[in-house]
Amino acid sequence: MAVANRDGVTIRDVASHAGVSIATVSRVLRGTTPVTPATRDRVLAAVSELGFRPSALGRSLAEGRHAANGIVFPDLSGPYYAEVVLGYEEMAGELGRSVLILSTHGRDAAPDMVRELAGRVDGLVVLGRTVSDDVIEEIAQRGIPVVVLARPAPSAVDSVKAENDESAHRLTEHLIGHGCRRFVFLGDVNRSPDSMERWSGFRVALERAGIAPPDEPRGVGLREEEGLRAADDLAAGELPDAVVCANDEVALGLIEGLRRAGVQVPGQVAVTGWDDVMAARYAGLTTVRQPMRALGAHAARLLDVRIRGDAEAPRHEVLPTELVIRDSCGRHEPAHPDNDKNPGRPLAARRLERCL
Amino acid sequence: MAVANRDGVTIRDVASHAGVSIATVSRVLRGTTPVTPATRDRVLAAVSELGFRPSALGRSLAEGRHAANGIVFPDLSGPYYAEVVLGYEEMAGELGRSVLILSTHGRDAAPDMVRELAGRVDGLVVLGRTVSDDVIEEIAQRGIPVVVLARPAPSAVDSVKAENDESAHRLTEHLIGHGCRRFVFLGDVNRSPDSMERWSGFRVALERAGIAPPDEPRGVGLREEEGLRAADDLAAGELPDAVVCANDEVALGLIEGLRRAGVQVPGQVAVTGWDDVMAARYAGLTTVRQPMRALGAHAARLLDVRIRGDAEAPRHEVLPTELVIRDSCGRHEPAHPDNDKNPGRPLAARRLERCL
DNA sequence: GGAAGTCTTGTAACCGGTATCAGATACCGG
DNA sequence: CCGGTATCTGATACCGGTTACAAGACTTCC
Repeated sequence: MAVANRDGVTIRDVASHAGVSIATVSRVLRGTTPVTPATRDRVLAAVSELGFRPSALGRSLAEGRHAANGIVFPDLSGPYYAEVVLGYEEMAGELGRSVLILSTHGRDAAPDMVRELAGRVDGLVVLGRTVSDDVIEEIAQRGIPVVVLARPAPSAVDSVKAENDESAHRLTEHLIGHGCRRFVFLGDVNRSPDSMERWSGFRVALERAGIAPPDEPRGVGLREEEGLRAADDLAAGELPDAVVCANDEVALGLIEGLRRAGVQVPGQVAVTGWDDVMAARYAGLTTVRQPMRALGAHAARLLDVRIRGDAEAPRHEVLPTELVIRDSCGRHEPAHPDNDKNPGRPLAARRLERCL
Repeated sequence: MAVANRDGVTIRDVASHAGVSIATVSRVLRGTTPVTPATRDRVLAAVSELGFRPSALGRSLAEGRHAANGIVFPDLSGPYYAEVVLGYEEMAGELGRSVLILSTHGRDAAPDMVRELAGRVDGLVVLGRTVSDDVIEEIAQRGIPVVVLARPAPSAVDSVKAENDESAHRLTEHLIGHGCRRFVFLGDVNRSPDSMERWSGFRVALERAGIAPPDEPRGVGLREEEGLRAADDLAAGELPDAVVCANDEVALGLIEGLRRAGVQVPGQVAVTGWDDVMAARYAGLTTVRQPMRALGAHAARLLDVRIRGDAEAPRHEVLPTELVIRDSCGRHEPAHPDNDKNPGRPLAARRLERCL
């Protein structure tokens, strides 16, 4: 039991208090080598009496490992990244590792911040568009395992991503099935590898259907404001049949912007998103569901394997996605109840059915 | 420029490579003591040649500090916690500290996980209902600065929270102004101190208005499922005029559940939430906005002050909240445009206006 | 020319653990 | 009663930095 456990209690204090050497204390605490029950008890008594907690620093230094992993994500703070990070933390925790987070916020110093982080962890997950491949390769070459998430793997590092191409096809075909022929793709495809894949999958799907795709994607961002801005442009000209957005945030902003401009969705324009964030359910947004938490968890697992050194060739995992039909694409066919098992198809959905 | 920078390069390697002592290398790198330009150059050359990066571990051990802070949050993964954590990370990053995250997931081992985390950081933020006061006091007594967020401060630790009582009054009065007289409060108030304050503020507001408040809050959780479940109970009996929910997630679930049960919101029942998460905007939910990122940022600042030792008496900050009127409370009065400056009042809102 | 002072730099003692190696002790059979 | 072996434990060299202290080189001034 103990008086107070001020800090500054070291293994040497415990040792002298128990009348043994520091080696013995270490042995008792780690259970590496058998120790006489009597000494063991003396040591344990001293430990609890002094309120001793071994310093993680000293231990890490001696063991040559941090027992911590890092995760790096961009400035964007949307629901997507948060979910990925939480999934990552959960799995890493189960594997006995702490998690250090670093958001680059698009800062110029990002590469240095990542390098610095790399020095504090046993392994690192790098998300999307945060730092260049150079930095990643440099770190990997230092011998620190790296897993990239939602971005192409530079050299010999592992990667995890969600499927984009096939779902782009399914989504596009669904819209074509609704009778849409004139399309716009909204969202800055240079900001994230995912967006780029979605855009190119979308184009190919249109071409395959004999429809000329737009020459270029529109937009300079991937956030709600982007959609809001785009709405005015669209409303000013001739409306397309459908706007495929690079992610849900853009799509939600767009829908709101169109509403303000007096354009009906999906009555006059169909709108779709990507990711299936929570708000998408409540806005009745047709989208592609991404397994965000699972992405994080898989990254944590790959990293664990590599840190333990069991791994050989780089592994690349692609997690499946799921088309989620709601109302914003124009519900001409009866709803498939399986398309939305989650609570909350809701309000918006219902209003649409009744009002349009 | 360097060949490859394999790891394992230590300060001693640099020293011998430059023909100086390790002390000199350290001096050059930290700039603590003047060094002859010639030696300085030799050292710097060796550093870049070998690709030397000082070990964070060695440095921390010698300096006696981690240059890292921790943040502990509950199992809940909702949008609220994510935003707080991101706000915290951003500020901590600016203050030159890394951030370790720990989600307790309601695990039994939580206290030990937190204690362990406390050993890896210079300071710690503890959110809501994660570990008991005992644990927090124990850590604080070890000399590790602790800031609690959205929970009462146990002893001499700093705290940050959002205002709940006054906003509960405003919200309740608003509903009374709509003509509501029979109220239900939904959400498990034992799960979070915030919920408890909201519930008690709500009760007092009703009493003050001469309306008998419900004896007890309803519900056993704080997530969407909770609201969904509650909807059936409510629909089965006599409907109240309004349901005040402890947070947005419960409110959103409830609205969806009521919709499924054929009950109109706000036509038959008014529903309100708390927090103003992103989905609330798109669902037209009347709620109380909490400055989530600011909460995290303030906690980071308080912690920084305390770590630097500049602080004296414990400080307790209460951040203001804002009532956000949307549609779910029954929009009898014309909308105040200022009540919703954010994009996305949207779809749902509009449908309501048109349909009801 | 020598004493006193300033600059640089090296030596070594930390920080708090882990783990190797060898010495001490107890136990065994002959 | 003694050598040999198993067990337990202590001394100590790490891990990779920082920094107090002291020594050496070089001025500067009388």
